[in-house]
Amino acid sequence: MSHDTPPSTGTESTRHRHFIHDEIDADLAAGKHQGRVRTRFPPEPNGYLHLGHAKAICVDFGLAAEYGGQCNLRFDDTNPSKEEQEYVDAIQDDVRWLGFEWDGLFYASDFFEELYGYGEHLIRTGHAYVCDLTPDEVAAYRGRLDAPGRESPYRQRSPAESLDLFRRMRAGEFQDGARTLRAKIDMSSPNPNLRDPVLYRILRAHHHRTGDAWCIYPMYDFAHGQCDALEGITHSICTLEFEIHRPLYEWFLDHLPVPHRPRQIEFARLNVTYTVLSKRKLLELVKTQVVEGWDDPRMPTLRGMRRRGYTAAALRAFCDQIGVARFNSTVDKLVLENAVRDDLNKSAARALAVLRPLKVVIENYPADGLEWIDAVNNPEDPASGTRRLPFGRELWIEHDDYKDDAPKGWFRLSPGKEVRLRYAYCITCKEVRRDASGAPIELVCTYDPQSAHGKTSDGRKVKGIIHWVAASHAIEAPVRLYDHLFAAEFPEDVAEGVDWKANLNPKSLEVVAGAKLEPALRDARPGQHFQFERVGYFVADTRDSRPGAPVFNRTVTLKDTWAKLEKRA
RNA sequence: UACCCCGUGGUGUAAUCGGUAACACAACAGGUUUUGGUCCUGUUAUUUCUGGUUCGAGUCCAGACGGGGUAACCA
Repeated sequence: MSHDTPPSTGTESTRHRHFIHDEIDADLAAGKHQGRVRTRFPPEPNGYLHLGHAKAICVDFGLAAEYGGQCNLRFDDTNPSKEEQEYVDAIQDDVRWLGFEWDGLFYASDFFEELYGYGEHLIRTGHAYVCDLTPDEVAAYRGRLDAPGRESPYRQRSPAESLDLFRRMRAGEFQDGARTLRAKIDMSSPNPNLRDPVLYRILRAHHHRTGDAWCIYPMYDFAHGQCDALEGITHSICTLEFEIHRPLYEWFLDHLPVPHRPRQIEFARLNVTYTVLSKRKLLELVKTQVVEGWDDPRMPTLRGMRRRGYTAAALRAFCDQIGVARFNSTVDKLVLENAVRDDLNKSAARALAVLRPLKVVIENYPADGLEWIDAVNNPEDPASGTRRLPFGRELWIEHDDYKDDAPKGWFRLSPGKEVRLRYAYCITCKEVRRDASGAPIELVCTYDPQSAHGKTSDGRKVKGIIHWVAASHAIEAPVRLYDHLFAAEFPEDVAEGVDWKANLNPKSLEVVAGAKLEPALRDARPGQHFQFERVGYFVADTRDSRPGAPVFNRTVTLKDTWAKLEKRA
């Protein structure tokens, strides 16, 4: 479907300005960067991308597009003990699926040699030293949030000695963790990031790109800003938790012979009700098998949402709607759902599908009768044409469309009441056949032969319209009904000692086995989107569908005014 | 307890050099409709509080209150 792989035009994001535009405008007006804008999206390849990343991607790539600039994809791969090629590949796939193409593809590891050189430079200029303190000692010397730290006894080590030790660290002469390279800044700074932060640690781990070439790796802080400088990034956009790192980011730029001066700007990360957006927690859900994997349709990962039936266009529209600010907020999940509905309403082909079937027999319709009835594929898109639906004496209708006792305002089926079968005739319920427990199992109805094409034989109005499938031609397919992964609006809000997973929604997945679908659905292509009329948006599952045997995932329900009225009563 | 950031309707964001609160979603009321969908119309805020500067403050200043972040050889 075309809306799955739209081009990255950036035009969608131009509708809403935010504070980062102001900052960039000010820089440009001040004559910085020769008027050029270059951003970057810098994921660590240690997990799959989620909705929160989608926001960052839209901001990073969107800003570059709006200013006619460029955006790089850079993998922040400075910790080989956590990072894997599998994630690198998945992240690239996800970014492209979302609809963006990077200008430059980089890895922090591309710059390991330059970064090492920067390390030696700081030593030579007296701004860094090799420290022999153990991790515990480093922590103890750092002090607390409200108390200054103490200087390391190795702080006065001569540049010559530190240089020699740093080279030997690289040569592999010391054990993992035995020494670190530290910046010499200010152990009493109120900002803990400035208390002689570690620049390099000894770590013997196989790196997915550099293999075993290195046994020392730079820390995030020592790598990120310098990579930005080396790539010519003008505006380094990140989330609020890095705000306190900005003084260090700038300190490195001030003390190193970098070729360019980037600027870090932070914005608030995305929070959405009824879900969690943290790689750590998502990983925990996968590991504890609460979900079936990173691409479980209930996961807020890009892969999960894609499999659930969310479109890239919907996600981009969502990111555009939520805005960008520095205030920590939580977006109502309804906004997300509304974004898919809006996109799918325009593009998804309609189909008739009965999830919980109740048999209807039209007693005045010929036993061997069969008609093919025209139905529009999408009223919002005339170009999508029409199809034909088989109609016969025996039909399936939705169990929920019948009630023994019609409540006030109910205009579906009940004894003696008449409804229109969508695209077909009006029927009246004459008799209800029941099982031993009294539950209805079959409705005996009559139809008005003059009621095709919206008319009735005597001009009477029939308000209710229900969907149906001819029993003779119905196909069956498993249909998965997904709901919020968490039952609580704010899943992470738990009392002390309570596991946030206690807020999981036990009914986040219901598999419907006996659904009856119109025959054309047999040929649904994996990944194809549909609107099952009056029910919701569904997608043929890309993993479990087989030729001629689709499996459907519910993306989102349709808005249901009746359900709302019923709930209120 | 220290430092930093933030505080506009139910929710999320707007408001050019301070000029008289806008948009989206939700909710509610109504209209259209062979999907109780879509679409259309209408209703909903003295901008956390208190002072100050000003002809004029959501925008500037001060204080209070509230929320968030930060003490990994993680990113």
